Amino acid sequence: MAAVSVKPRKPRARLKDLARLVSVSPATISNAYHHPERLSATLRAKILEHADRLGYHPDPTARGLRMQTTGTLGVVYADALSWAFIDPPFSMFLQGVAEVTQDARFRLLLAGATYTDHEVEPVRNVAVDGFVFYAPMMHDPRVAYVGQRELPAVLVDGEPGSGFPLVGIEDESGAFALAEHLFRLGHKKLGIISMPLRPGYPIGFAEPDDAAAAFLAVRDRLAGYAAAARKHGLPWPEVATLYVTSVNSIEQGRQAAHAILSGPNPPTALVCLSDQLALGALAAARELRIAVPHALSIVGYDDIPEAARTTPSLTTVHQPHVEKGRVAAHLLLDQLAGRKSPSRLLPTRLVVRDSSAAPARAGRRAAAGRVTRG
Amino acid sequence: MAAVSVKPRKPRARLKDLARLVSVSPATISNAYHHPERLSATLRAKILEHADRLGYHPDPTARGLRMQTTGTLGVVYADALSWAFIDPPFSMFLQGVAEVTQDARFRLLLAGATYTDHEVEPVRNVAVDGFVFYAPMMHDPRVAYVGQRELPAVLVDGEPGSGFPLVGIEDESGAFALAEHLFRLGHKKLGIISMPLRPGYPIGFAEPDDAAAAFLAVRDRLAGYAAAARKHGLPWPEVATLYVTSVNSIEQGRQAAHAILSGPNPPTALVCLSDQLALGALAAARELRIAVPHALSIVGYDDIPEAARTTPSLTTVHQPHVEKGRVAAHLLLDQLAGRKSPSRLLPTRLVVRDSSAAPARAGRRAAAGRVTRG
DNA sequence: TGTAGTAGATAAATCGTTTTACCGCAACTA
DNA sequence: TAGTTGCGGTAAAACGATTTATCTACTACA
Repeated sequence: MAAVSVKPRKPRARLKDLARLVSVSPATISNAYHHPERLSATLRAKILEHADRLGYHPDPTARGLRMQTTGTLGVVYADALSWAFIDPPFSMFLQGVAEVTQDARFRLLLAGATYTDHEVEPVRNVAVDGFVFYAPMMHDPRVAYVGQRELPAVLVDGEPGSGFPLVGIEDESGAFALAEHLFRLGHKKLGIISMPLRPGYPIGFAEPDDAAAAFLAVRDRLAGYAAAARKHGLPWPEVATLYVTSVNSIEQGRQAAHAILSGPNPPTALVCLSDQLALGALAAARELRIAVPHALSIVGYDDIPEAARTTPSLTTVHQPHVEKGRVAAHLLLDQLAGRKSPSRLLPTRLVVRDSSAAPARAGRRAAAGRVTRG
Repeated sequence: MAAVSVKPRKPRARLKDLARLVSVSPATISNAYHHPERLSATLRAKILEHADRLGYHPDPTARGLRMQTTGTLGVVYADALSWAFIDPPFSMFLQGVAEVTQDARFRLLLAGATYTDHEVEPVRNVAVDGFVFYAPMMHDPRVAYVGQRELPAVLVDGEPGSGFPLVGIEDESGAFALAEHLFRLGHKKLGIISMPLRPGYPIGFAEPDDAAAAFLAVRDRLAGYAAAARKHGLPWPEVATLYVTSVNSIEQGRQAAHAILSGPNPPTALVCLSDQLALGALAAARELRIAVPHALSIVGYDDIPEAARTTPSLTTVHQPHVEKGRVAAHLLLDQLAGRKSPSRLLPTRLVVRDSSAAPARAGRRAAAGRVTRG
């Protein structure tokens, strides 16, 4: 229910009014729009002409009630909607969803989370034919609610167990490959910059324990880094310093990098759980006049387009964001059509660019001095 | 109507079923949800408990029909929706809209254009309480349709005359300031890279005639550049070479820049109608090993965040994208509440950064050689 | 005891369509 | 001429909620 009171609209022409005007039954009006073959061409023309004069257009809500379909798909973002549009991976995901839904003539309804509020609010009383949940947390009450309403849904980067099909990526192996790349270069101390482990998680340093994460992507990535450390015989809690941000933004990445780099015994590499955070870390390094990658390696995750354009370009893990959106939309449309399609797991791929290198030998970092940018 | 056939859903619990189960009337069930004070606490608890057991949840469409409101606002993008999410200014605009709508408890429905199809399709049969049109073209049939349905609406960067309030920016004066900046630096020949003047406009060189543009932003910007040329006594058609792209993307900007720079008598400055196009032009210059800004100035429009981060940073015109979204949402909510608010015009501001400089003297350009990035 | 007042619950109308039967009528077949 | 099509059109029943007006007990007070 909207908080702003809605003014009653002045009465508009209704199907009944048009029927009276043309002296036919309501059924005939409806047929003129949806079953042209059921009435003579002349009568149909007459009806449409009068409709135009009257400014009549069928009411979508009434139609939706009668037809039991809205032609709209809901996409539920894991955080407040106002953050969604500065989250490049989500934008690319939406692009994929939009490609498919516009071909299928479905509209898109966007809902965000309001964790401070009653939790199911974003998905309650919303007229859609199905939902796509983007990065829902574990045991998300909104997923449960949609399950009760018996609407079809798809979970993207969510956990199994809800009964809904999943679209995921090989997050853990991607993270593993990335961390292994760093360990092979000789890094022994990593600063990890992560988005929140759970909604409302406090900003600041935390234990690098993947089990604490309620978001699958965060958990898998942390687990992948830790697994790589284990493989190289490095004790994870000593190797890693974890700093948790409140939102996936460049600014938050910048602040986190400052916090980590200004601490005692700073790491030789910053591992960011997203490219956005990594862009912020790059900015911080520039401000601190730390040369990347020579004095400090910075790696991201997601391979957003800007990762290839920035200077230095970002070493990161590629994932097929747009394709993920396409697949999610297809899985949902399949359910609407009565076909139950299986979950899909999409591949990730390590992309080595210019922001990672072997660590400087001890003592050299202070001397490195000059900044990267020309 | 959706192109994919929708499978009839299995019958779910309805309000009537719940009423029968608890042995009360439908009215009482409704009151339990929306007017708790109208029934005893014990009965209400009993009802909610049974509802939970039954998995009952009120149907949003039926509620919408009876209440004559959907709690949803539609945002109409000027192009296909799949382009919308790689359009940074639109994302920022949506961010502003989302901020306001989530506070007011409204949901957001996104619709795109399909110019190849029946034109009003995106706004027909869609259940919303009002529309925001983002950059509608002149005489947009979808705006007219919404006018006929007598739904409230707001036009962003659109033309007056529809009867709907407008949200605009001082586009022409912003463009004027930008072009004047270049003329003062001594540039006498500009390459203009523009998004389409009209939907479906062919890619390639065209006359730099602002009157040909069906999109207000394009027209105003072209007019602003031309006005600055006039002020400096320069004959506009000779000063400017216009290249029109098909969509506002980096790749299109890159191709356009290649086309212009590889022609005879290339300009000393590229004026791009958006930062996205300018980022593409920067990439093209890098590929052609033309130093920016020493051998070639490149300027954009919009001041997207990346414009400040790229190397060299972009000279551009700032506009308050997020605020634009907030204002548009407020104007629409005002109409829903029965208040008619006046149109708003937001300011623009020239931002001079590192991508513009005085043109190289004749002959020097070929010798300039080295690329900007370190 | 009679009357007024109140809390709790309900019957029925309504929101604006679409669809399922069914009906009348003209034209065609046998 | 009787029977059969087929066309063009309609009456009435959904779809699933909310609201208005009304009705019934029951309490309180004089």
